[in-house]
Amino acid sequence: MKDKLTQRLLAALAQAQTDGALPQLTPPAIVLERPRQPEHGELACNLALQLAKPCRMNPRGVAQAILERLGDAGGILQKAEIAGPGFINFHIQPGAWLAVLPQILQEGPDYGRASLGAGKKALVEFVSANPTGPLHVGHGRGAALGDVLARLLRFVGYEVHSEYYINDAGNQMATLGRSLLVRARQLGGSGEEFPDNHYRGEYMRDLAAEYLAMPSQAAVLDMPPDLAVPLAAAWAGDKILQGIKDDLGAFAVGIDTWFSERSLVEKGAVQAAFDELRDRGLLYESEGALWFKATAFGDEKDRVVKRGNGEITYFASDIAYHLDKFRRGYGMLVDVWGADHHGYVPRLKAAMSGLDHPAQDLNIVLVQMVNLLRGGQPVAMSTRAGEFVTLKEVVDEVGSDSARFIFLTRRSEAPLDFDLEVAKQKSMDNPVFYVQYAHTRVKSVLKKAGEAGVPLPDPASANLSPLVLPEEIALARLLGDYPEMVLGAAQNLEPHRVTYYLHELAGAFHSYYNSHHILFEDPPVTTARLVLALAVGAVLAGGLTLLGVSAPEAM
RNA sequence: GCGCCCGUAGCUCAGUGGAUAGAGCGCCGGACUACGAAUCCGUAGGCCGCAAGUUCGAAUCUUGCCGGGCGCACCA
Repeated sequence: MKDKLTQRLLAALAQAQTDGALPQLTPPAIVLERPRQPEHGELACNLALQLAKPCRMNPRGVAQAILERLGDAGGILQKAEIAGPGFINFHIQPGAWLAVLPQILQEGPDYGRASLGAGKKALVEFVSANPTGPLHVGHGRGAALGDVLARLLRFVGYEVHSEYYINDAGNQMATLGRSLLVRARQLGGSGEEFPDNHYRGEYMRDLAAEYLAMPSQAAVLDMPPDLAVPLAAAWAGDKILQGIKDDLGAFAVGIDTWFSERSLVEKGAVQAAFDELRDRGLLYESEGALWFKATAFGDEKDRVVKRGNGEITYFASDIAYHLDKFRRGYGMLVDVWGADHHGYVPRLKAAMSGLDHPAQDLNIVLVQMVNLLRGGQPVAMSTRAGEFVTLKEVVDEVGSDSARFIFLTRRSEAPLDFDLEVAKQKSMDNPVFYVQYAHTRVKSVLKKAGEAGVPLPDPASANLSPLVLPEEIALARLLGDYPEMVLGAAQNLEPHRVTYYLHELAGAFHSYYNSHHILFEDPPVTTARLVLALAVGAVLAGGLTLLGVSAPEAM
């Protein structure tokens, strides 16, 4: 609808210029908005306000010149009027909104698909937690966000892959190995203290017990630390990573590539990145360390890439890693990070800029913490003691659908309250059930229609003119908004727009359903309303699919 | 001290420079003898943290304050 009207407006504007009623100017982007006040029509345009100044005319005069040449815009306009300071308000023929219904039913799951990405390759990296312990709820939020971002970008035309970066090269792996060995020796009765700053979670005891149970591995305990620690670390890391893969799988999160930091180091990628930076004069030595000139690209201080003791920093391998992503042909990178890493953003962008990859090609989405509640009361979690609620526990308790949807009900930068009791409820309090219930209602109507022998309409030829109620036109308008909403969510990397939209659509349908009957009306009315209900069901299903949430037939 | 994020109804939060700022929860009061009441309808509730500025127009952009969170490593 907006597209149609935009075309007509541009044509009318051009005509006005040819006629000499308006000066020759390149027109601004046409912005059509939904006014809040019904008396202001269904769409409004500020074109005349924008043109008034460059044309040196008063806005209402500009509007008049355009309107005179717009006519009824090919039959879609009921009336158009100039209002306020110079808004043009459009009253659309109610029936014109209904044209989207057969389109939705014809396109089905593809309704809303776009070609914004034009096949450009995009890589979405998320979670990327160290394989030193199971994923917790915070990781779950990042996982839901990253997974849906990947789905959204794919839907609007990018070639998308998802990736998990495994931090398996740093000294935290050695810490993991030592943690396992100490726990194993304790089980053997060594009576030693558990060292500070090691992984003291309960899962380490379980791992240690499993480790000891394997005779071939138990021999490692007698080896000197230099040999034992890497072996123990590798074993524990693999074990924990497998658990992470299982947990993400149960959470309907698909990861295309598991990318090992160690592999990057081993193939010399970090050295290669150093060489490139050095060639550009962006590295220098000072105080025994090697520094990157981050200040040359907007960071507030220069950053160490190789320490005085010869070890590379995490930052160094991250430069190599992101360079590798670009080298693999991805023109758009999306990283999902915990918000506590936000101070790290400028330096990575600086490094990429220094290597000729514009900062805007590296999109970093920051995700805030999750406050876990049960019945309104905070659930105690202590990372220090290694006691946290895992993603698996949450998914097991409330289900993947509920957890995913609720994780996406807030902007990622805003902290999220996640109440386990609410997430389990089957009521209005729980937005995912509210939306899924709307979908099952559509399915239920169809089932009933089948039982009652009511024929299903052919969307292509059905007569929709019986749809005259304001609620019906409003539903059609809302359905027509879906493609634009999806595009906006993808462009701005904001999946929460989808959850909000679905909640609104579900609400509009629930309300309609409660006050009007779809079946058992005059046959032409029933036919038309079935088309509307089918379209609502299709869009609800499409939106839920984008979120990786099921659209059940019955609940 | 410096930087980033946030400040919108009692609570949790939407709101890509537009007209009289929205939703859910909570409170109170209503609606099933036809498609699922896991729903719906109604009432009440606001100096959009404060103050300047930008312009036809600001919750939105700029600056300065106030308040909260998080960062400020040769950790990851």
